[in-house]
Amino acid sequence: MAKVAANNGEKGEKYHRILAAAQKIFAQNGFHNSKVAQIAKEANVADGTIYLYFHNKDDILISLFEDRMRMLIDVLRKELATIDSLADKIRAVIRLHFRLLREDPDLIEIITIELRQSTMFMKEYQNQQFRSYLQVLGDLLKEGKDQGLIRQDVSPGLMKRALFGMMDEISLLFVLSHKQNKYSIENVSEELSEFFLRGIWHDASELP
Amino acid sequence: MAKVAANNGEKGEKYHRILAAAQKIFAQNGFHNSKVAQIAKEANVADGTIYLYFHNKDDILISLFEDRMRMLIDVLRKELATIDSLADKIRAVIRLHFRLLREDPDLIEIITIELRQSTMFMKEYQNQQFRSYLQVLGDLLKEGKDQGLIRQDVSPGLMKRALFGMMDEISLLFVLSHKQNKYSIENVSEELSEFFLRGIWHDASELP
Amino acid sequence: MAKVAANNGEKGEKYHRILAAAQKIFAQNGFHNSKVAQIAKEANVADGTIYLYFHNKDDILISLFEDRMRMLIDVLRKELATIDSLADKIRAVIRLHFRLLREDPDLIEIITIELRQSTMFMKEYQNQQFRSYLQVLGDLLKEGKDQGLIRQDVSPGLMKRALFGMMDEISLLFVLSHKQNKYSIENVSEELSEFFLRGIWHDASELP
Amino acid sequence: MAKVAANNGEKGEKYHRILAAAQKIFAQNGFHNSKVAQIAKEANVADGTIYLYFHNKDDILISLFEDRMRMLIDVLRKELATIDSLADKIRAVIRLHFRLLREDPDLIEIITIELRQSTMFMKEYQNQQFRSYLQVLGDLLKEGKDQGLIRQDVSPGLMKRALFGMMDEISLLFVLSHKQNKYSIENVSEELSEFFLRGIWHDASELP
DNA sequence: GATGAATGAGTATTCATTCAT
DNA sequence: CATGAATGAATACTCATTCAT
Repeated sequence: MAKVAANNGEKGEKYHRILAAAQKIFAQNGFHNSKVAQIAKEANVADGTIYLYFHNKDDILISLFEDRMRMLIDVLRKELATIDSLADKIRAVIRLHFRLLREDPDLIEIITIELRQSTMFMKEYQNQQFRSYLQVLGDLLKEGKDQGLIRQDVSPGLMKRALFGMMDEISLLFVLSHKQNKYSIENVSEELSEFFLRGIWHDASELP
Repeated sequence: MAKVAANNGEKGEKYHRILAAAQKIFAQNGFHNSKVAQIAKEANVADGTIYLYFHNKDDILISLFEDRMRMLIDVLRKELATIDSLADKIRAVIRLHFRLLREDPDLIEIITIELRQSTMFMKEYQNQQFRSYLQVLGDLLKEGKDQGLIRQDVSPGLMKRALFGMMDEISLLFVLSHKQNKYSIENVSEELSEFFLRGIWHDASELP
Repeated sequence: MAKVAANNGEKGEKYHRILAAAQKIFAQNGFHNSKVAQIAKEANVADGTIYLYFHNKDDILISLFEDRMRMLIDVLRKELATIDSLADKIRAVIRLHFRLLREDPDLIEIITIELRQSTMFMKEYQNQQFRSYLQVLGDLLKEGKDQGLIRQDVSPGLMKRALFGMMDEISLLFVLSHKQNKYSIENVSEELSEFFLRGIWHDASELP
Repeated sequence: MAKVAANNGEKGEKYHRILAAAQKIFAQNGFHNSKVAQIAKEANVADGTIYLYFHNKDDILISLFEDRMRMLIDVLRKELATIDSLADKIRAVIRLHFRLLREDPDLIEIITIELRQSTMFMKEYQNQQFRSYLQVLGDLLKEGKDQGLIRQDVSPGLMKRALFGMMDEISLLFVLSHKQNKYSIENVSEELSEFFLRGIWHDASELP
């Protein structure tokens, strides 16, 4: 299974060092309480260097999100390609989301909390990678409808968001409680999967 | 059906005038871009007066949220009391949430977006009214399990959050798109209800 | 003779305290090297207080200039009203300018040097008080032409600026040399007066 | 008549390319708003290359001024050598200054406005070329006094500055109004000449 | 000589909060 | 209770200058 949060892409080493530092600092202090100088120090670069790679503080957050989402989508697509059953594909989507929660909790914290703190991100930015991620979910649902496995009155455009909302909110529960709660990530993943599949499936008794 | 967003409680008229002003300003500009002075002006009080009623800016947001959630819970409890069927009660929960989206979109915008912008709220505040709201949902689920209507392997503590996450995320879709999207609030409410009930129900074919 | 540099106008005491502090600091360090915090300290107010009275740093400089020019014009008008002879009026203009150089050298330094350092001032600001000051000079020249004392081919619009340019440049000489030069302010004033009057006079031999 | 603003002296081609670029950029944006990187780009050299030829940003401005003044003095001396009459020499000085205003307005803008923005230049730098330029004017005045053409109570040291101040201030008028004003450069030059000569001349009726 | 990526010192301005009236 | 003038801490960003290559 590929590691989700690792990117040594073509953008240069310092770029990624700054993103990694930002992820840590943002998760630690929140976006608005994180200082650019802190990120620079964590990344071992000068304050000004940040601005050679990013337009401003918002851009760091957005770039971070885009970069991580791109990786998430890559891994997701690769994993889905190895699975035949549609139900198992949906289970894999959910499992991957919660796997991230353990492997890279800082990232999930940023997605669930900090992301919404950037006004520019919420209201102006087009959020392309996020839409792509939702699209993967939506495509699975459409595929299921075409195969007659999922009820015809299910709207993929709505249910893909419902699925994300569920995962996001429950991730938030873990993030805020610092994982000190009664549910294990594995059980949560499984229970959510069964709930979601039953909710959309044509005939729940035939669920594999 | 009672009006959800109206409160002339015992806390005094200025208190509520400030909250109403804050709701408008926060929804307009976001929490971090709203100035206390703006709220004061909108409420027709002096800047300093705000601090006779609230500890600080965060406290305004939190109080706003608490106040509105209390009203929401009140209305919800009253409506639920008039309904016998458990499935219909759950449908009512969802319907009420989306009714708010039309009746008081500023409030929903604050819940879905701005609330998460207050660090104090997210990380330190205990969120009592929000827990109460979730509790109402959780109680319904427990009741359903006790009655054998809902599957025994459904965790109320998890599913109440899944439900809230779904509603919240889809509300966000409406808020961000300024209601310019292809789904009608009514249809969304109904589709979500059926999805959720099927997801948790013991035998979906017996759903009333 | 009225004191030139004193203003206790209707704008409030703090406003004028800040202007006086700015005049001192600007003259000492130059506009670009003066810090707003320095001015605040000199004026015995908090940094933020400055912004209750001025829009920004440029505005301080502009307001300072406007305020002082207004005073200068007031004094000039009053002195001119007591003089009958046109030649003596022109001599008074020049004498007043150089009197300022001794009474309030900081002010003259700001006019000759620092003022030109504010890009906004030089290129965008309309410079109303400065135009009024020049207007007083221009009116004297027109009056002289009408009376046949000044040559008909003298352009008041040009010569009023020539006069100001002369006075400004020679003031600069004093300011930069910290008054350590061979000319006395009185002699300079008188020599410039005679030069200027001869330059414009219809018949220099009839100069009173 | 020699072209004033062209110098391919012994300092190397890049040196002069940088000066030419600086003249353009400074005139366009003002000294303080011009970035060294902009000048480098305009000159088609790397940022660091600038510092192989100049100590710092101030030094660029000073060198630019010195270089242009040296050229101006050269041209002025050559033109004066071809003229016999003292009055005509003084007329030539003024005419040349305003000819520059048309031929190289960027240069005049830098002299009148931007030069004063460099603190180092104004307060510390000795301004050698500028003094030489003034010296040329002063020498003419002394010569006139010796010949009995100019009044004995004229101070050359003062009047050379008065002349420069007049020309500078009226140049400023043209520069700031982007030449959109009612005076033609030729007429201005002539009127100023006659005014100045009358102001200093022993017997204005004998002016050639 | 030439480059240009990296540096990091430096500062105007905002705005939540206070407190004398 | 109410006011609103005054406070002052806090910070993203720029850009002249350097120096390893």
